[in-house]
Amino acid sequence: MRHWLIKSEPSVWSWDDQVAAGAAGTKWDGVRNHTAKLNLMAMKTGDQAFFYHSNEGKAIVGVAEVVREHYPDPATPGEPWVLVDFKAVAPFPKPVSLAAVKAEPQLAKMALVTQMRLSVQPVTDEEWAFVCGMGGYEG
DNA sequence: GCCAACGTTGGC
DNA sequence: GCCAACGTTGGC
Repeated sequence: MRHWLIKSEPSVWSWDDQVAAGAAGTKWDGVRNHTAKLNLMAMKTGDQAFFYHSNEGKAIVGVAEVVREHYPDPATPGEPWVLVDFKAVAPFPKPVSLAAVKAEPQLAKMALVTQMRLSVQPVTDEEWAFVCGMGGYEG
């Protein structure tokens, strides 16, 4: 299984919204960046992703899981954009703030730090385990 | 094909 | 609200 990080502004789509979408999950839309799109296309059903609140919160607040692999975005016919469906798995007992991530030398190479603006990012196994530990989350 | 202008993201 | 980072657009 590979791991990822997906960003959303909570005023647009929050963790609570994702939880409310239930076990069937719902589409992750709005990606209009080719690097982020390639990451969406590499996701497999069952892959898990950190759910990060950008702008307000600025913290990893929970774990989501891919329930449907990439498919064309019906909002952009003829264009290459894709959607992936996610469901909420569990919240972090202790959200991990961006400041806390930046304060950890072990996480200095996380895309969250090095590619701040990328909205869909890969996360290494080591980073995943470390951040789960910080969040008090036991997968 | 280069690069300046412009728009967007997102931390501060 | 400001501005740095960075992706995209368009003139040449």
